[in-house]
Amino acid sequence: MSAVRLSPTSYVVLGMISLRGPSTPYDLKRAVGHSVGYFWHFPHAQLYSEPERLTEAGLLTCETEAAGRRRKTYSITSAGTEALETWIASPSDSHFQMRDPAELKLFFNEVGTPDDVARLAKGQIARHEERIALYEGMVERFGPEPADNPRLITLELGIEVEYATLRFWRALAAGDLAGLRRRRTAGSADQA
Amino acid sequence: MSAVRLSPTSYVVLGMISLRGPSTPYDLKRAVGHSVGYFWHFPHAQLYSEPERLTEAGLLTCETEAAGRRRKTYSITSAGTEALETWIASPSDSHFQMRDPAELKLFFNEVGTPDDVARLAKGQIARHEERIALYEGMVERFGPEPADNPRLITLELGIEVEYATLRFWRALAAGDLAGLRRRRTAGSADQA
DNA sequence: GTCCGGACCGTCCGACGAGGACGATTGCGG
DNA sequence: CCGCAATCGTCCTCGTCGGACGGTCCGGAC
Repeated sequence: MSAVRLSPTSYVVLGMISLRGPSTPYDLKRAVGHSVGYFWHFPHAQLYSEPERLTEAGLLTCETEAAGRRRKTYSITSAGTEALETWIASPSDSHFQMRDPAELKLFFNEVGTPDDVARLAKGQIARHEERIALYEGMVERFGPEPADNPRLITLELGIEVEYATLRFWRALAAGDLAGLRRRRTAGSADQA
Repeated sequence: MSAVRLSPTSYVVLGMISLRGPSTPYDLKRAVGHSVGYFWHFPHAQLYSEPERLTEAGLLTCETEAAGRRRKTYSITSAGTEALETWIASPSDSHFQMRDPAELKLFFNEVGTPDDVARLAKGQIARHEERIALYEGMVERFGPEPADNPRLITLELGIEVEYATLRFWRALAAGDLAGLRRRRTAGSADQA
């Protein structure tokens, strides 16, 4: 019941249990795997250690099953729900972070050869096309209207970002970054 | 001279020293602060510990200044240059990661109120507009043609992504995600 | 039924990252 | 010559990472 620092990961656990009801770490692992895990990755071991921490903090309760597999089911407490709601309502401390090794390689491209950049771009184009196909597939499976399902809203952000990066790498491969800028300013003119 | 695992951070250090020449950790801190630091953040302490690791691995050499402030200047070795070039040329292990607490909050928005979402969106719009202004300013300062300066290419990616997220939050605030989809498919039609 | 292989599930550990606290150094203004 | 703020470096604690490893369960072969 001591004070602990709650990290974004903590809130993923709290949020998942809040949405799904009582869950075992393995349940969480699967649920995370095909949802929030796409844009906020972390190792599965944390889904075992983090609930423990949260239980100590009084935000979850733990029930151990007697049977063979020592399985623990966690439920959210009212304190946990409150903590989650407070966090959601709080102004964003938002430390937006986009970490892409490919972006780093591009940044240091002076050290390499033009060929390297071309290959990098090609790889990235393929990767992001794949991702887009995956996400679009998910949208279709769950109904095309994003308003239908609040959890799909986040997916729209993912798709939008994937398209942006794809456009960038394509422009880079085509040697036409100026065209990218042009399309950008033209496209956002009706918004600004 | 032992084998160490090289993380992306390691390559940031190697790359920076390779671009700038011999540097002290503090030099790196400043250089990183207004370049690669924008899209790949890490605490300054690592700019002191990481070069040490790399020196042990034989990728850097270290020269300690005798004077008052115990200042260390690191230079890259040929092994270091080689490691860097190999990494740049290697196919991307790319684990693209976009971590945005705001995105998490959005994902769990069912737990909160519609008001929360509206406030979140408003905050994010402001944040990303700020970022865009900052980046556009950098572009203007360094010359508008991205091809001018290879290090500005990466900046273009940052800008493109910022615009994408901005479009998303604006659409969300306007309750018009469908419009976002429409514009997207229309815009990429000429590419696919 | 028992044995075996593969899928399922949980824990551990060693290395690394995060980031704030704190201490030392410098040089500038008084 | 002193004090104070800016500059610079180190440390410490906790969290994260991710892979290795070890149990548990279930279905099929015999």
